[in-house]
Amino acid sequence: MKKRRVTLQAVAERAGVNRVTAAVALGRSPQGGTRVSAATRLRVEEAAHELGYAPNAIAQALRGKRTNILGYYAGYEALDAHSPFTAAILRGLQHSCRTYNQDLLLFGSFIRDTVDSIYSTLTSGKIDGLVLLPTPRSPMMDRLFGSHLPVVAIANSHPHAPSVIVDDVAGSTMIADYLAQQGHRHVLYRTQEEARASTLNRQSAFCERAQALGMRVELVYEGEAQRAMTQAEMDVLRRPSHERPTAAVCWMDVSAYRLLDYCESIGLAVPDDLAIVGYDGVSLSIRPKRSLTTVCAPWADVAAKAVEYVQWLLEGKEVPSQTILPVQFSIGDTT
Amino acid sequence: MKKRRVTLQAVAERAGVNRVTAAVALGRSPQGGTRVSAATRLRVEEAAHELGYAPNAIAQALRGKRTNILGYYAGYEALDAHSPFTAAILRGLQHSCRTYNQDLLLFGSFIRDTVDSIYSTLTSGKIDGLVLLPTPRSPMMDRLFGSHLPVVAIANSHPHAPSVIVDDVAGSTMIADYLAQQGHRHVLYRTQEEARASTLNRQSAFCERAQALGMRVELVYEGEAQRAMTQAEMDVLRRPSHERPTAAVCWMDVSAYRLLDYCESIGLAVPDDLAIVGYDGVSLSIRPKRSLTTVCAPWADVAAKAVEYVQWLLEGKEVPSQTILPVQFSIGDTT
DNA sequence: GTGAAAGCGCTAACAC
DNA sequence: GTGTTAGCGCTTTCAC
Repeated sequence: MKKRRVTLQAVAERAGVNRVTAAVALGRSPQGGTRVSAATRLRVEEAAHELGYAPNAIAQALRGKRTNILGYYAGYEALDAHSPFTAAILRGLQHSCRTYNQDLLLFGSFIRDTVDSIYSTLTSGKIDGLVLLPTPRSPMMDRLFGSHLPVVAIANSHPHAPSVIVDDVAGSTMIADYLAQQGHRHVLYRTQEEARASTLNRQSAFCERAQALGMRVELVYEGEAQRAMTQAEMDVLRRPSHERPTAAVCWMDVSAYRLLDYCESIGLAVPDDLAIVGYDGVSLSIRPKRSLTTVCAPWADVAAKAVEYVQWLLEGKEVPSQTILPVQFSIGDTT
Repeated sequence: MKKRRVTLQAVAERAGVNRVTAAVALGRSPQGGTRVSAATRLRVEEAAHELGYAPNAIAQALRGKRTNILGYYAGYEALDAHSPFTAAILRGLQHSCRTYNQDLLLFGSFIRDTVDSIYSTLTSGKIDGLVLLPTPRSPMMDRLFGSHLPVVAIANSHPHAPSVIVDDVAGSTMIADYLAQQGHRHVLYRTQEEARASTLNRQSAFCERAQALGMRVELVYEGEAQRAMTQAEMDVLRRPSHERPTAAVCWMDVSAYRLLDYCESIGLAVPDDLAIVGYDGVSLSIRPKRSLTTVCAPWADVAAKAVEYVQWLLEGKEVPSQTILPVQFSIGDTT
């Protein structure tokens, strides 16, 4: 059952020629057209076909220094495809990889491993380049950016690597403007405790603009176990109506949808009692109950661009150190 | 900026020893403990650490015939992480890959490529084994199963490869039993035009049981553009109530949710006017409007098992030709 | 305890 | 037009 791999040598023998003649005949190597005679080429091609020859990518890689595999590493977090953000990123990666004829290697979470072993894995040569979702305060990042491996960061800007991000500031500003215009004066901002760069950007840009517009902003942190509301959040939402914020802005859509569920469960009407706004504009295979007012960020494009930049780096081209993709405000029925 | 990779040779030179001594000292090779002296080992380890040495996985692979990369190929369809089915599969693959210390290479759709080129890609040696979602009537499948590459099929049984599937027959039977018991006598079965093995199994098992229980089953095919209902479907659902089926069974959850949306849009009450049942038990990051009555299939486990089997094949162990994982009936608020 | 040689499969460079 | 040589970085085997 277990057949041996068909090697170039085997093809050459069957065609009665030397290995390299076979290699050239099969189209690799510069001289291409001129070197082998039509007759030889035909014989070699036949032999290859009959044997079902496929060149050994590993040997090619060892020789040519390119595996044509790109990696994606999402940091310490699990790479959870159930997250619509991740799904969008994967879509963009795949699409762009196809364009550039690269395969895509997914590094999961190495939660149990040491920085050293992760570093070794990433730089072991299996991949030509890496697209990376930076985690806050990880020593990995800095080591990686000092390595030989071309790395492009997405979603969160990183000082040492070309980064492709979305316009967090513009998005948050749009939200603040919109809410002010709708007459909101008191807003809840729902964010993460251990925030990354982009989360912080969204938050501070929002607060700044909101305050400039004379709105009162209350900050609240999402629970660790993301399913549940924290006590602090619940307390805010259960205040008597005149002390309650009239709108809630969430750092991302999934968080907003959870808030939506909670409001429903305690009988708080959205948007009448509380308007809700998200961030991301994630697309879902199954239509959610409510269509969220949100900022649509082109995550797939971000990922695709990152792949493109990795290619550029591999070709030795210059790459902008920060690329900011525009976002779009989208009004749903939650405001 | 572009540093050269650190090679074993470099480490050896810095430690003042031979390449192989360095290799052995760094823990590879059988003799391990006995061969090198403690002093040498220390020097080598230091050198390796200082240089940031990471062994070249490609060279190791070429030598040892194992890349420690496993592939996933979803056939001609786009590998769409937005689909909850795919998300579950990816989760299982990743989890199991981690257990076995394998990396995961995702092959996207090769929609434009020829069978030959796909085959070459898959068998190029980048991966040690493949987990595959078989497509109906694809010549690829048969070629692959004749190759040197260990392949395990998931979700749809394939005659030439070990397959890990879920119990489509039991699930469909449960649905039929449940509906009969709830008093339904006339049921709509919503399936795909170009169905794969598992879809057909679900369908025929359901029809068989339903008819044995005296229910009338009408078959209807989902539109190609999966967003829209076909005319035939709409006609059925718009009949006067006494001619209309009282329940609809969909080949998968996503399809059921779409039907749910449609019913809502034409004012058909679920479950009062029409009960709806799905299949898969997909989990979503955002809670859908309704909780669907469905059959929960352990897709992540299927994927994980498939990875395990690929490992077995690589070790030369026997693998069962068909493994059927049990499903569970789950009652929601749509029936 | 250490080094030297061979070879995995491939291709660039140089003979003939 | 074709063959030979060399070497990518590693590890197994055998000699010292």
